[in-house]
Formats: sequence, C-alpha cells, structure tokens
Amino acid sequence: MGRAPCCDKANVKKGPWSPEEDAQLKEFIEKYGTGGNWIALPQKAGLKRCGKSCRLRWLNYLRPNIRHGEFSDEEDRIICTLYASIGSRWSIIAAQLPGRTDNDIKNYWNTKLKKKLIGKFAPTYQGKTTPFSAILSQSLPNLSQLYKDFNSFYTPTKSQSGLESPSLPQNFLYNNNNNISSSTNQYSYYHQNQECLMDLQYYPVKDQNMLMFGGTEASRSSSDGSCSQISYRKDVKHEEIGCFQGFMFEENKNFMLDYGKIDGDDPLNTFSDHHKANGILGNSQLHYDLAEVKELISTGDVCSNNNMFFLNYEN
DNA sequence: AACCAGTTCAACCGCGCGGGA
DNA sequence: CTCCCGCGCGGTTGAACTGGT
Repeated sequence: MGRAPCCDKANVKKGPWSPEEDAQLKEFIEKYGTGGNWIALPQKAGLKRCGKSCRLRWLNYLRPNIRHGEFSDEEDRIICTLYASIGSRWSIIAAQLPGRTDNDIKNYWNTKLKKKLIGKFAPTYQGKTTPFSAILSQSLPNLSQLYKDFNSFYTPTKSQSGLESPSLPQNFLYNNNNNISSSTNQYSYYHQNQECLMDLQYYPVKDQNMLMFGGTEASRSSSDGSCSQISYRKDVKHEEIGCFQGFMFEENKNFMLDYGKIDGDDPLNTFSDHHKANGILGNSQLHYDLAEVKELISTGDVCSNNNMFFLNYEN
C-alpha cells in the first residue's frame, strides 16, 4: 500500500503545457500569488492540472527572470566546483546561479557538462590514453577542510570482508588533524550516528613535497568490540567517471588527496591495481606533477587561478 | 525520403522532510 | 508525541528533435 496520490489522477491533464494553460497559470499567480498551497491552486485557477505540475511549470518556465540557453564558462565552473564538493544537490547549485533552475542545471550536467569534462583532456601516460577533467574550487582549502570534503564524498554502502590494508610506507608522514589518531592512523567520523574509522595511508610520490593520502578501506567499530570492514564509494554518482582524485597545492607543499577507486566490487584491490598500473603507488612517479598540471591549466581548457581541483582517470 | 540511433529537455514520480493540527 | 499533508528535491522517463546513413 503506497501513499495516497496528491490529486485525482484520472481528472488531471498530463504532458506538455499549452500556451493557453501557461497564460492561465501565469495570470492567476501574478494576480493572486500561489496562496501557499499548490495543491489547491489548479482548481482556483481553472486548470485541469496537478498542483505539483503547476508548481514545476511556474518555477521552471513561467516565473520572472528565468534564463534559458547556453551556460557560460563561469557557470560551468561554478557547477563543476559545487558538484565536486556537494554532489548532485541541484537546488543548492541552482541557488548560486541566478535565473537558472535546478532542473536546467541537472539536465545540463547529465547531458553536456559531464561529457565535456570527461572528454576535455586525453594526455597519454605510458602509452595509455588518460581522459582528464579538472574542476577548480574557489579558494585554497586548508587540510582540515580537505578532510571534511573527503568525509562528505564517501558513504558506506556495504560490508565487506577479507580486505587487508596495505602496509604503510616506511616514510609515512602524519598530519596533525583533530580527526586523525596519531597512534592508530585512523580518520574518525560519524555516519548514521555511528562512529566510523577509516584507515589512512600516505604515499610519497615523485618528490618529497608531494604526498598522497588515500582512504582505501575502513572499519566500523561496534559496541561488542567486533570490527567489520566496509567499502566506501562516493555519495554522488561517479561510477562512469572512474577514479576521482583531488590535488591541493600550497607553497612548497603539494598534497594529493586520493579518493580511491569508486567502481568495481573491491575498492581496495581496484585501487591498488589501478595505481600500480599507473605507477602511482609507492615511490614511483605520479601522472602529473605540479608543473604539468599548471601547464594543463594554462592551456585555458580548465579554469585557472585556483588551488584545488579534481582529476579524473579512466582505466 | 525513410529509417535509425543518439541527444535533449520538459515533465512526471516517489520519497524525505518539516510544519501544523 | 504522533499523524497528516503539502512542499521541495533528485532521479527517471519519454516525446521531440537532430544528424547520419
């Protein structure tokens, strides 16, 4: 037994709105407002439409100052930045773009922008073509914020067993952050009122100033002392995108935040395989060093003058 | 001209949330 | 505190459109 329908489905019109209906709705709302009740509005306005349909039509098309048409580069940048940090919260993203609706932005992202980003770069590494997308944030985040972002990117989806954490490199570096335990090297946070712990690994890459930080598996503590392992995936739908990585640059300190592999059944192994395949894990070289990334940015194909961005690797 | 595949985007649907009774 | 109801949101659908053969 489902929820009661919001209107009499048999007596409401569905499908595209006619110009007459548009005019009727517009005229009514301009005259009387919505009255704070969309459900009652169609009857008052003499429309054979569901209240939700009226609301959608008004918000997406009829209300004043709606903008349609091409998105500017600046709008692209804002959408990418926000999507990278909050995911598919279209209404919040829309709030940053005056005149744009959440529906418009959602459609734009799903049909154009996502593809545009994925196809933007195709540099080669060891003979492999590696699509590359870059998304910049407004300002240089501090490490604490970076960890918060990291937290927001992940959500436990299923239990998994049999995964072993890779051993930490000898020259493991510890970052002094409130959420990270120096003794256990675990990042703690709360999900669904339960304390969750994530093992962290730092891998030195390329040079001493560039570090990699990866959360590849985690354990959730239980009251009975048992520990079950959980895999982590992105909260947002990035399955098609593949492995998402973020870099952060500070003066003389270049950090790479690795969000790990997010598709495949075994995040730990795919993470490892992926990075082994690309020569990232351990002391070997990174795809792009700072100079290379700066060069990519300077081509103008991605936004510049920001300090944090996200890279996309596709296998 | 006809057909097909891919793309776009308006609109629908179901669900979670919050406010009021 | 619980229940009900409307709103708002994000995901999905499908008709219309476009481009290629």
